[in-house]
Amino acid sequence: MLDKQEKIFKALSDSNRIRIVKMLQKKSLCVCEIKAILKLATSTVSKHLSILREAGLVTDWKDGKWINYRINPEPDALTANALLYIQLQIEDDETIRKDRKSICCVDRIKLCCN
Amino acid sequence: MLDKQEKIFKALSDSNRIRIVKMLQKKSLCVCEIKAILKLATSTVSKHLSILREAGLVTDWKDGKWINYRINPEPDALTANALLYIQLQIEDDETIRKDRKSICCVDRIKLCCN
DNA sequence: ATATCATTTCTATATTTAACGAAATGAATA
DNA sequence: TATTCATTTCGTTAAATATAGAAATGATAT
Repeated sequence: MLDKQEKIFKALSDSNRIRIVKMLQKKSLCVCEIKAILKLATSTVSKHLSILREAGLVTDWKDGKWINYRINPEPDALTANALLYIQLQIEDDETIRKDRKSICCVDRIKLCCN
Repeated sequence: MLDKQEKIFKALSDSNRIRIVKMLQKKSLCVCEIKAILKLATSTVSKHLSILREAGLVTDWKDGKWINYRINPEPDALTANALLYIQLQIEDDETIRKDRKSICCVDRIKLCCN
């Protein structure tokens, strides 16, 4: 239980991962969309997402060519409370606001010319 | 704001520091008492406490020979919510329960024979 | 004033972490 | 079946972190 909580905090102790969670709380996204917003290498974003998945905060599902990431729809109690905390906090942050504008405009079809 | 939240999560992303916060939410403690419970070197405990202090989660005050650490009595909104979260979570964890029994028995005068 | 002693700071070390590019994977499609 | 292409895994590197012991600090008490 303490381990689980530690894992959740570790997952959230990186600003890029906080940004990902805040974005996913607005809209499901694929790796290439997150990559475009965070301006990180694909492999780095993939790694961040796997850390969030391991902590139980997000899940993924296949959508044609893409893998969509979303907030875990069936979190355990500990995880649910962490997600709620994140959802209520840092609402009036500049970076978070910008990210939210960005997710409206991202177009995975244009983005993914790997 | 995002930075501040990241700092708080980083501070809480170590199980020893979670244990310290959970203990301080029950009782103010000095370094040597925390050291005895966590079984870490004095300098390590001091370092953990400075990370928690930097994040705004705890404060300290002088009490004779000792420096007592306590939960920050005047946290900002972000910190207050993090502290509330911690207070409500992991209540039925074995380690946390043991720590709570330990803080009843620690005697700083017996402990501090550096 | 000096000695005592809890705590902090410094130095060092081993582990973990974030990041990237390249190679591997695996599923959809041509 | 072969190709395409988003994503993951691997290998590497640089930076951050947890830990401890030794030295420094600073306040209390003798």
